[in-house]
Amino acid sequence: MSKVEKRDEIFRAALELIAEHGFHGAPMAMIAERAGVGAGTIYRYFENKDVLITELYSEIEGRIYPVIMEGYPEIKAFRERFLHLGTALLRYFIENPLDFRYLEQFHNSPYGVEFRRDRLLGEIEERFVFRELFEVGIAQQVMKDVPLAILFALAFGPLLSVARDHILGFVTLDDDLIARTIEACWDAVRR
Amino acid sequence: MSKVEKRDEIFRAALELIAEHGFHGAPMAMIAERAGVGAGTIYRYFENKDVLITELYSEIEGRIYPVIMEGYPEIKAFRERFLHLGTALLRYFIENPLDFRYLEQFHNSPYGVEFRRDRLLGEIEERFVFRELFEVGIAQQVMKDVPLAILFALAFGPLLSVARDHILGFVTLDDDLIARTIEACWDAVRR
Amino acid sequence: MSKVEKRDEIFRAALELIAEHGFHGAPMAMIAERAGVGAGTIYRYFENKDVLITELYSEIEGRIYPVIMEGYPEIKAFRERFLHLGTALLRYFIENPLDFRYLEQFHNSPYGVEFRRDRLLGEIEERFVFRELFEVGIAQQVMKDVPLAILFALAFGPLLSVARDHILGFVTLDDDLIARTIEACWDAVRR
Amino acid sequence: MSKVEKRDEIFRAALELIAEHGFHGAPMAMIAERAGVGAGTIYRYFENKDVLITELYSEIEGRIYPVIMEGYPEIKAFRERFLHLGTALLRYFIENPLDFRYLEQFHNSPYGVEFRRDRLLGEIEERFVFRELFEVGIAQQVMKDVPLAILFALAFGPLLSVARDHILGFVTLDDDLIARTIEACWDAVRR
DNA sequence: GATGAATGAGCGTTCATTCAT
DNA sequence: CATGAATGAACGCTCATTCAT
Repeated sequence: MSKVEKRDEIFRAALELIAEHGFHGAPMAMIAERAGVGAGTIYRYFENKDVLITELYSEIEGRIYPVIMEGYPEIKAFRERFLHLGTALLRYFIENPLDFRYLEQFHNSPYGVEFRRDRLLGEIEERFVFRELFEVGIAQQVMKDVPLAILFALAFGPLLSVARDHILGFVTLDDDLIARTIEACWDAVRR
Repeated sequence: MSKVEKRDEIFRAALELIAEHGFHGAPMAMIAERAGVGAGTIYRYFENKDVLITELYSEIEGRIYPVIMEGYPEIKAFRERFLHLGTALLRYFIENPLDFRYLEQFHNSPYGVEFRRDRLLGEIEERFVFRELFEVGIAQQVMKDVPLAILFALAFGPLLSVARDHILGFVTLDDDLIARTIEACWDAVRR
Repeated sequence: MSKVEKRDEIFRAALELIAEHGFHGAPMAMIAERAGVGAGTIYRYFENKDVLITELYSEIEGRIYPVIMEGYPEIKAFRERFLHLGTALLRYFIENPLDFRYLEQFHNSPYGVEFRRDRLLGEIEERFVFRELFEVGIAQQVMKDVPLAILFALAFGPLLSVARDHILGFVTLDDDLIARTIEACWDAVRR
Repeated sequence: MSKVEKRDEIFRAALELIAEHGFHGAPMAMIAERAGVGAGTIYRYFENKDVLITELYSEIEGRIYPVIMEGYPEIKAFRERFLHLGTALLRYFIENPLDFRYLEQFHNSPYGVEFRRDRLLGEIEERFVFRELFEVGIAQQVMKDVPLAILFALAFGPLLSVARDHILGFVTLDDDLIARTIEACWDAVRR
């Protein structure tokens, strides 16, 4: 196994265990076992558990961006741009339930809040795309003139909720339902 | 201290510690100390930590209901009913940030999922009010005809997001902003 | 077992293990086992291993003082005072080899140096008695006029060496040999 | 880097780390890094850490002998021989504080005792010179008639103490003070 | 009933040593 | 030969839970 592969195995094992059982349910020894490495080996790749958790978060964030951007630049109409991004994100979540669960676990933890605070004004790529779209939307008077944080909440809040419900089996999303959900989000943010 | 008072003190202590520092940051001994009781005493009121956590969740849920129902029965217009409930709920969260943080900690944890699974078909009071409102809304063709879970997500998803952002200081909600946020949620769910 | 007894048992167990096998050879679990308590129990009496080690050091220091001071105040002649203290100290060491070994382990460790640095100008009781004796000795021109640290070295250096040799079995001290050793130390410090 | 050079680099790295931070503060990986070799490489030169530590001890002992013997054979007077050796040794220690600290760390450790036990009857060069000097001294009735171990203690005990105090900064030795200290040691051992 | 001292399983982490490259 | 990544036993320490007082 190459160095990169081993790192990936550790990421995969941590992702699975944490997504399924939370940070509590994912001791380092268990992550190591599932990754097929020794317990000490993890510490050659990550300084400690906190670093592993934080880097895994960044890793997942990094995976999402290219997926939701696929085909995006070609779209010109404002509403379609919004629908594209929302749909792509929701699809990503329901197709990658572990990633989704991990992001949720992370956000709701001491790590998450610290992390958000650090990054708030700095930009991560996803946020930047949405921010730009929303700022243009407000300027063109297509979207409601409320603070960006509110627009984010109106757009992503439902999306996270339905993704969670789908993954937990409380509802089953199909293409049609996804489309109608994102359109409802559009209704929420548009003027 | 009476039996009920002691139980309440334990709840209060657990709420504060868990809301502020997560489940990790709230060992039983610390909860006991803050509640002003012995560590063993907690176990006379709650079988174990899981039970304490779960019952505290129910306790908080129970507090919310009367608050959001205040003045509700008098309202007849559908849209106003929705706005009333949404506004009351959002207000409750930002006025009771510990309760809000606790609910979030709880939902995002192994407890939360188990709990939801257990209760899904059973009804808790809040859910029941909203469910009734939404079912009527769909029947009257005032609200979008999508599964209830989706309507819940469209209505509450943004609400939780903005409450969180407000509590963490990422945005500051005033009466006007609250009203516009709930109206935007209405735009999302209405036909 | 009372609280004090338990604390003493932990001290005793730590003393034995550390004196015999060094800090390395005395894991907390082993100390606990020898003390007849659970591993976690130690932490109710001592914040952590460092604190246990440092407090045990102070404890031993505190035991020595009354022993060497027995009968001391009655002695008036300067030389006899010196011989009394030296003899009493050496006797204490060979009669309490664990204490002696522990002090040596402690002095020769990161703890020891830190501790000495902290205490250098402050006074512990033993040091104070010797310091006073030496200062008077210098003033009365009975002892060599060199820095106190040098006098301490001339007086205690050999004493520690012979105690160590005795305990390790490289030499066997009897009353006569003890007396001649302390007299030799006196020859080193006197004018 | 030649074989001998590499061995020396390992010795140097181990000496620095152990002298400064004790055995605890000198993991093999750190020694390897400071020596500029791979971690596994050390094991081609030393069977294990214990052997490295013990051989480094012998190495340092071996360095001291030629230094203290320089000019020694020309001296005939007994007292001057003692003063020469004592002064040379003390000077060596304060000029080579790492060597000194290492010897102290070593003596005060499980290694040290084992080692001494092994070597007690065998002879190392330094010991042999001193032993011969002391035996002649006793025979000629110039030195006190006590077991050799006691004489060693009287001569070296203070020397180690003052060297330690000097290195730790508790006292500052100059030529004059060194001379007076060794003369005081002479007072201790002479008849 | 209330207490809090005692427990020990389980955690995150380190490091001497090995061995495939 | 030299390497350094991999290992896993062992460490210090925490904390949910029990139980003698």
